[in-house]
Amino acid sequence: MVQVQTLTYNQVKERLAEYKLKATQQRIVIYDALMQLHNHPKAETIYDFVKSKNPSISLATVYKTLDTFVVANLAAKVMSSNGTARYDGYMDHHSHLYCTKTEEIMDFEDEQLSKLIQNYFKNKKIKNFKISDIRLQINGEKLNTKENITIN
Amino acid sequence: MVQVQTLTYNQVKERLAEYKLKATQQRIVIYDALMQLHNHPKAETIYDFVKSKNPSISLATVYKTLDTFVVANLAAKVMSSNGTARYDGYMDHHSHLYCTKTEEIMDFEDEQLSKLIQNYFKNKKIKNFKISDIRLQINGEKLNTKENITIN
DNA sequence: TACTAGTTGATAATTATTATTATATAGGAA
DNA sequence: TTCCTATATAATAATAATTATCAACTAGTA
Repeated sequence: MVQVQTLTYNQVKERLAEYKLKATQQRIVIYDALMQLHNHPKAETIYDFVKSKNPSISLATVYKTLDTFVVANLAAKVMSSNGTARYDGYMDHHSHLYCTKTEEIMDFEDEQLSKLIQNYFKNKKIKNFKISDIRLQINGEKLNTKENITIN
Repeated sequence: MVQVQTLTYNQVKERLAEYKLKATQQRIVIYDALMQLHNHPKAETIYDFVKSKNPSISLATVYKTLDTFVVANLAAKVMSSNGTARYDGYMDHHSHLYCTKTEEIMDFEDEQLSKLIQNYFKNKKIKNFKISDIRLQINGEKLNTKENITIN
């Protein structure tokens, strides 16, 4: 199960400062949105979400801010198969389940499996390539689209 | 190492017939391009490539044909992190190395690792989700961008 | 409190992809 | 072989997602 901690205004500010980012109202609101929406929202979804808190925010700002977060490693960008970018503020190493029926992207993490794979690549050397990150993309279909998925 | 067989005109025709697809000049030329370009080309790259053989072909036809191939399982669509679709005519199960520096996508297959992962998911049941396909996305950077990558 | 580099809002521009539609063609029937 | 019809294609318009531009604003600092 994924635990998402909610940060206070000041905690977000500190977090941004750590990454040498000015703590603008927009960034705080967007970061907060990322913490609250754990369904891998696309830029426009975040835009709609933050407008309630900052009605004058611009969609371009949302894009730019998300990009800034990705560069600073505060968020990750996941490409969905239809070509739109989805964002993820949950930065612990994890993989994704992708449902081709509903287009949902769900987090999947499994310590044991990660270890297994990491171990594997300790022996299997790839020359001239420095691995930064290994992710599983598990494609499939929800059987009942109304129901949730439960793991093990 | 990835082995790509080159098919004759008639072999491609047969292949298309198998999938109930009319063997049009355009489809044959595009399928051939996919067999020849194993660097996961995007639609426009394929378009440029096939124009020498069929100068009047339209970019829209390339897109439509690639989509047809994907539906028919003659090709796969891979999303690159910048949001453009890349196509792959090599359909054996395999994963990808993605170089964030050069944007190259390289095939990676490893029987042993696949077995490992498949096995893992035999025990680890995911309820309400039917896995169709598990892929690794191995991100990293080429150390020397001019040199190739060699595995093991 | 005032300055300045960096950020934002509004919107134009760009890029990748899909839709539209008149014309052309592959494959089967006669 | 020739004809017929369902499909496919070319050309191009339309759309969707994202990025660029730039004048106005603001956070952090002096």
